[in-house]
Amino acid sequence: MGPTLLPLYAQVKAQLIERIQSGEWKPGELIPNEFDLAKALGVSQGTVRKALGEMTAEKLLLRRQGRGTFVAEHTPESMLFRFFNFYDEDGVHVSPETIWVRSRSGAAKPKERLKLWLEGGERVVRISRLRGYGGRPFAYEEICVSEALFPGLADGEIPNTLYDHFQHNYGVTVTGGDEKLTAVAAQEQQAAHLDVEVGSPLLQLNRQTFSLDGRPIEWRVSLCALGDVHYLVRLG
Amino acid sequence: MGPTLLPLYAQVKAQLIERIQSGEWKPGELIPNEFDLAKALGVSQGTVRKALGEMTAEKLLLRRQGRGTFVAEHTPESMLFRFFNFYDEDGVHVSPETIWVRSRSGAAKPKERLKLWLEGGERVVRISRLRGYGGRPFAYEEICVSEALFPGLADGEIPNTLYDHFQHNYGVTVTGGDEKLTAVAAQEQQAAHLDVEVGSPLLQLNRQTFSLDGRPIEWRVSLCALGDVHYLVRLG
DNA sequence: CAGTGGTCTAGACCACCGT
DNA sequence: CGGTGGTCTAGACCACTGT
Repeated sequence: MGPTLLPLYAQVKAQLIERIQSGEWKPGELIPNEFDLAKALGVSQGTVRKALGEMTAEKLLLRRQGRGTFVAEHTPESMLFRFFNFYDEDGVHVSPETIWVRSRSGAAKPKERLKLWLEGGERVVRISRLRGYGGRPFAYEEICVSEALFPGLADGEIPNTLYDHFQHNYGVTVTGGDEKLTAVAAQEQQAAHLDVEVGSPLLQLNRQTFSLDGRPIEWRVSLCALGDVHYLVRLG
Repeated sequence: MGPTLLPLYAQVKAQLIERIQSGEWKPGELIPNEFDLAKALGVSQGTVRKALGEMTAEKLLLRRQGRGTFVAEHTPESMLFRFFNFYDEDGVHVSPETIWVRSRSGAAKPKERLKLWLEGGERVVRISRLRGYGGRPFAYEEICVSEALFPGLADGEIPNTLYDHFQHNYGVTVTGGDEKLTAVAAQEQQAAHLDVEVGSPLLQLNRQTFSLDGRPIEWRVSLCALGDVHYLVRLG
């Protein structure tokens, strides 16, 4: 036997994640209880508990006392809450709607290959859309994903929230990402889309999201005309 | 005996936090090991462990295998890393310097009273400063704190990083906060401070920070001329 | 080497949930 | 009521640190 690289609970966690990633356990499904998992894996209940606890903290699982442990299921609401950090002046979360959306597939450009870790001549799906809030245009977005990961995405209807669609229709779970924020002046085309004057200050978000296995899923640029809305960050 | 409202580990945690807040355990200090704490508090080692684990996750403690458990000590570097989320185009963290700073004390205005939970005629300390990075002005800030919490702050020298100063000289530990981001156009005075043209897009941060006991400490507005720098948010 | 935190076990009891 | 996760205990052993 070679040396044990990871603690036992981490090995257990990796095995459980693998069962989610492979589709053996599907979103929303009830998984076995601590005792049964421990018996099946040949470890103690406390070790399984530590693995389940970490996965719950990472929002891969949902545990409810008296009910059981469930694979986390993405919904439009839960994804907006996690990944759309805009709130109005009263602190109420902003829920955007789609005003229009267009999707096309094409050959990956160098920057897209870099952001999505693509090799050679792979193709990508590009989504452009305008989202609104309170009856006004709010954000113009350009989104890029690998076509190999999401076959047919460009041909079907594009829903208002993508991540729950990715999970349910392609088995791809978004677990996190980086978002880089800058302030920019609206250029002519952007100003027209967002119904603001050229040169108006916009909040630009450059987002890269990652999958369960740590690989990049999506590259997105959003330009936001904020109005009375702000982007909220919890510090600490 | 009345009903037990909190789980035992949460009661232990509250007691340990109280020892930090009262100054019995000072920043950087080694605290007793799990076994001694458990014996002194009349609970098991595992219960103490759970309390210490949560406090470590909240960055109140620092645990090092083979060394012991220490009260987290704020340093300029650690505070910039936690609360100053700017990075350059290569992903390197930005460390700002102070170009100039001015502090005055005065009567609290209505908005300041609201943000800092002040009652009647309490006074506040207001700090205005310009911070730079890479030889250029980067952020113009206006900061407001209660003078009762920080007596003499307006008279002394204001360091580049405030939170470690608050911890070491006033026994006040900043544990977290909210930051609201918007994009705004530079007004005349701001443009002069930041050496940009009037109307340039700026990133505005409205920050409210909180203490160990959950009370507000600081109200701050920052106006940032970003250049090639961005504000980074980790999603997930 | 002694002392610390980190892991792992085995079991007990409590609080909550649905039937 | 039975089944679940949540808490709590008591103990063992491992991995790391400084002397």
